[in-house]
Order: sequence, then structure tokens, then C-alpha cells
Amino acid sequence: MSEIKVRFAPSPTGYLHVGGLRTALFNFLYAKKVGGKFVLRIEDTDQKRKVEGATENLLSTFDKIGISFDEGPTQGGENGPYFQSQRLEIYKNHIKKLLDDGNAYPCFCSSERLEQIRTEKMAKKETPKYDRHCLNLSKSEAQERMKHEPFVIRMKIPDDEEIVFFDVVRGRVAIPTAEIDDQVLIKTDGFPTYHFANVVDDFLMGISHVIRGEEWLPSTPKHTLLYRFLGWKLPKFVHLPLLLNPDKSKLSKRQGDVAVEDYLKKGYLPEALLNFVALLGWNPGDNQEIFSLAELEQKFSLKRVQKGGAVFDIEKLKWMNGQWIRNEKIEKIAELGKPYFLEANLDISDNRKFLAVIENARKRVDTIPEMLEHSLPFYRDLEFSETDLELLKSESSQKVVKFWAEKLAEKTNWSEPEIKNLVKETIEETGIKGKDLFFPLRLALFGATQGPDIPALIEILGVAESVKRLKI
RNA sequence: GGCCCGUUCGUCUAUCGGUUAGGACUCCAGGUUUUCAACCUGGCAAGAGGGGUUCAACUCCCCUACGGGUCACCA
Repeated sequence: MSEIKVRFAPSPTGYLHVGGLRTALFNFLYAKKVGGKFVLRIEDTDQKRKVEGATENLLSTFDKIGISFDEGPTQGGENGPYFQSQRLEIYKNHIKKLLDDGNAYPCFCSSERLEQIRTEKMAKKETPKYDRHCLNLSKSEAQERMKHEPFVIRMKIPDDEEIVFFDVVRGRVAIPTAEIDDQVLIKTDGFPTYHFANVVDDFLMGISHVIRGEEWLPSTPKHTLLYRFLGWKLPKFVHLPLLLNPDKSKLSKRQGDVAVEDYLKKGYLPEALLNFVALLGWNPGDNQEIFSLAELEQKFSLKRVQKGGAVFDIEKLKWMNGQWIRNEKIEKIAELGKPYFLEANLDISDNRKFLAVIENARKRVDTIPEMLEHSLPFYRDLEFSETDLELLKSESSQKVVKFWAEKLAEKTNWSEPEIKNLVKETIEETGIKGKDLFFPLRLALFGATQGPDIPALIEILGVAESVKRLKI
């Protein structure tokens, strides 16, 4: 019984994509579920696309979101290094076997020539494949030219064969070899391509399950062939359904936020994001929808991974985030909201008041920063429009407001039932009720006729401030 | 275009041949709160089409349609 080991292998191109988050999460959950190991490997074999700080960025996002690795750049491990750019020697060692066995060959064609055959084939509506121009060079000639000419190393795809592999979610997949190009394995700059590096590393790192996005399905035959050439046992392949834009195309930047950081900045909780993304392409089989990470770790199963792509529906994410905001401990939500209040220059030093304010606001929002707009009247002087003032200055309103100011001032502790009693008392004393009673009160206390109910308002404001506001 | 994968309410999804096809988001209505929100209840809304197999098909098979992915010295 060999060990279960999975990996997340992003290329460091800047930020963590929500699709990447989902892939990482499923890997993580599977590892947790079966007691396996989770590896982070940075696929930085493209020198041209290197982005400064991208890896640090990735790491910090995972840190915030609560996904951790057993092996990787920060925690090390016996299979390192975990940057492909630091494993060049390893790839060179393995390409040699391919070359010796005739399963790979050097190619000296210029990119111009490649471009030319591609356009020619496209014009003839043929699949643009390499014409194997360099395949039949004699060994000695090739050897000689390798000394002073730039070259790549290509994989020699067998003729007329059907490559069959079994995907854990899709079952049997078969692709004819005629469809596969003689893939470049080593680039002119000596770096490996994804296809080669990922196979070598997955094997050397002992990866048992390759869990990745469906976009890799068509190139999987190249990988299985490589395993065959190298004489290695195949890992299990698990291709996850794609995350989609509302128009069903592959989730992309063009149609909205796609970086996990963007969502975090907008006030989505890591827990909600994880919860939401977990349910895209997987479900527990019952009707539960709100899950903590710990619960997911327990319930996750590859058997319940979907085949079809899933649209990333922001409306549902918002709802789910609202659920988390309402159900998390109030102190935690307050802590998350704090920076926004401080930035607005509000004095939130009275913690009792702040918690009450947050308790009121959290019921009305989908994201953290939205709490601010629902809380402003508790911290700032109220501003009244002409019509507001008209309402407040009316005889009836003044009667209500004065009555309350007077009564409230009688003592400092008012319970909710007592406030409700005061409402009854007001009706009895003044005969004013309904809208005529509640609108002036709420307007005076909160600056709007719609909002929190009166007991809540007084609870948050405190008796002294309430009395002050009622004297208008 | 070739190849590959996919297809249940608008969206996320349940259903392992026999169900009034269930839940959630959105939307609508009602309740609660004499307001708003939250919350509760209810409602609208689905098996792409056509052939088989079977006593019975959303479920198994085939074809068609549609959607997507992929065809780089990017991953």
C-alpha cells in the first residue's frame, strides 16, 4: 500500500486564481481525508513569464485562506527543491534516457520555419503539427550540430496508436496518437516544458494522484507516454470540471474578479470563499451547504466530483458570505470590520457600542465593508433634509419626541420590554401611534425613517445619547 | 476545423431503472418586526432532441444538436 500524495503546481504568474484555489482545495481536502501528503511545487520554467514576488504572493494568499502544505518552498521536504527552475540537472538526467532510447530527438528548426509550416497547414485546414524535419538526422550530425547550434528536444510520438488512460472522474479516455504533436520537452534555453517537468517531478516526488483542471485532459496522453518511456508507474489522473463565466466559457479575468485576493479585499471571508468553491464541482450528497474547512476535510470524496463545468455565481457567493458574517462569532466580525471604521475616522473606542453596532450591521450585508454604511448614523451627527425637518417639527412629532426625551432621562438602564412598555405608554398618553409614532422617533435617533427598531437604536446609542438626539 | 470532454430549474446541485424529479441561490407572495434588514412559510422554474434496450429510463446504449476545452520553445 503506497502513500497517497497530491500536489498543487501553479506557475507563478502573479496571483492565485479562484480556479486555482478550487484545484488546490480539492487536493488539500483529498490529502486530509485520506491522511496523505500535500505538496506545493512552483512551475517556473518559463523565464519570459517570470513575475517578481508572485510566489510570495501565492504563499501569503494560501496562508490567509487557511490551506497549508506538507512539502513545498517554505516547509521544505525530502523531494525538493520545489522550484522547477532549481531542478534543471534532474531534467537533463532524465532526458538522456529518452534520447538514448530514441524516444526523443534534437530539433534545430527555427521558430520562423515552425511558424511557416503552421500557417501553411492552417491554410490547408490541417492540424498544425511539426513535420518531423529533424527526426531523421543522423546521430553524428545531430551530435555535431548540438555543439554550436541552438536546439530543442522533442518527444517522438509513436505512430498509429491509441493512447488510453483512465481518469478517476471520467473513466476511460482514448486519444489517437495521430492527434499528438512531437511535443518540445526541453526548450532552447535548456529549461524543460511543462509536459516534461511535471511528469518527472510528479514521479520523483511520489505523487499518487494528479488532481488538476480539465484543460489538461487533452495533453494527458503526452504525459502517459512519457511515463511509459521512462519506465514509470502511472499516477491516478483526476481531471476536475472547469469553473465557468456566466456565459459558460472558462472562468477568466475579463468577466469579473478572478483573483482570490480581490475577493478577500472586497470583504469576503476566507471561510465563505472556501465553502463556496468547495461546492463547485463537488457535493456531499445531502442538503448541507454551509461547511467549515474541518467538515469539508471529513466529508470530501473524489467519488462525488462532478463531470460538468460549474458557473461561478457571484450572487450565491454573496449569500454564502452573508451567512458566514451572520453566524461567525461577533468579535471576529467586529475585528474584520474594524479597519473600515477606522479608515472612516470613526471613534470606535467604546467596545460595547461597537459590538452592538456590528451586531446590527451584520444582519444587513453580504460583505464586511458594507457594514460601515449601515453604521454611520451611530457615530456621526445626523443630517436632516427639508422634508425630514418638516416631519420632525410637526406638532405630533414634537409631542412624541419630547415625551420620550423626558421619560428616557428618568433612568439609565432600559431593558427591551421596558422600551416596549414606553411605546404603549406613549400611545395611551398622546394617542399617537403607528407611523406617526415610529417615524419621528427613528428619524430623530437614526436620521432615517427606515432602519433598526427603536429598542435596538436606544441599546446601541445609549440612553444619554438617545435623549440628546431626541431633543430636536 | 481535428481531437477530447460535457449536457437535470436562469445558476449550484440531489437522483446509483420504478420519486408528485428533491434542496440551495435569484425572483415573487405571505408571516414576523406597526419600518428596513435578518428570520420563517409558500410559490415560479428542469431531465437538449431522436432512436433503441427494458414490464419500466433523467438514469444504460447509439445518433444528432448544443456547449466547453485543447491543438506553443505558456502553464
